[in-house]
Amino acid sequence: MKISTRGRYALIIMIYLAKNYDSNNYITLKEISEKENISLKYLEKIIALLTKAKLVETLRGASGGYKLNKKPEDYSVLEIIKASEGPIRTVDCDNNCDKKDTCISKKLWCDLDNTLNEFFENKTLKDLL
Amino acid sequence: MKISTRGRYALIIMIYLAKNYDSNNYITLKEISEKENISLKYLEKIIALLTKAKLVETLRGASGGYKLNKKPEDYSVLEIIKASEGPIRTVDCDNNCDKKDTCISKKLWCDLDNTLNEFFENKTLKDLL
DNA sequence: TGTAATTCCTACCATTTCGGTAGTATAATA
DNA sequence: TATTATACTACCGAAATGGTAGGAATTACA
Repeated sequence: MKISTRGRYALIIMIYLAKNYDSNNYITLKEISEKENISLKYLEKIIALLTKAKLVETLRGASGGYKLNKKPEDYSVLEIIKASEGPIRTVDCDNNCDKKDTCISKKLWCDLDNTLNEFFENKTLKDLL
Repeated sequence: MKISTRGRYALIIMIYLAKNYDSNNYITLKEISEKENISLKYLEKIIALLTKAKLVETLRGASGGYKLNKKPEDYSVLEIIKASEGPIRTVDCDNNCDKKDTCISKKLWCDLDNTLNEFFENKTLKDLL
């Protein structure tokens, strides 16, 4: 039951960009890396996930970088977690399980996933600032 | 954000014992292993955690086995999860973090842990039957 | 009293995930 | 065209996951 550094750092990146939302500038990873004291190379890999999920806008080359493409209040924490860590599925038992129909704890895990989804859905990037 | 098989199987074991609570008999792991189709050896390792946490009573030797030591309604799912997976701490950032005082997402993770603890606390073994 | 049944304990092991690092290619700008 | 930045790909050590294996200790029962 851990949020990995991928999710944590992804959120740190997004919060950083959110803080700079008003300036409308592209922010470099180098800056974030230095300010937050996290390896640049590792951040590159994490933000690639956010880019792929189209959560950030990027510009390559000199004076390039990253910025949000919508307002901080329009990002739910859920979409950031999902982009970086994948969908929330707290157990791995799939539909191939031979007792999926009689499984007594299935409802529990289902409820758990729903609770978590709701928890993250109801929080926006702006709420965190 | 996964519940490992340790937690899942621990719950399966406890549910199985709860079903047999009224008989007051010791149940062998062999029986559980066969009925639930999980390796005996692996179950041994998992139930050792439950034994250590004093969640079950054991008897060694022939016609030995395991049984609950209190009523199913007196077990919260939380104590079973804790015994098998350890305490719920969704992030690993500890108090040594150099920016623990200014960390903007600290509250989020704290809230998350509380939400999870509450979720599992409010469910008893009996509720699952 | 011997034997079968059962838990308890320790060691091992293959695979995957985690948390990165490194190098190079590509693009944009000044 | 030199510089600055992202994009992509490959690699890597350490830890966790999900087991397996073997034997020792303990108990019930015939």
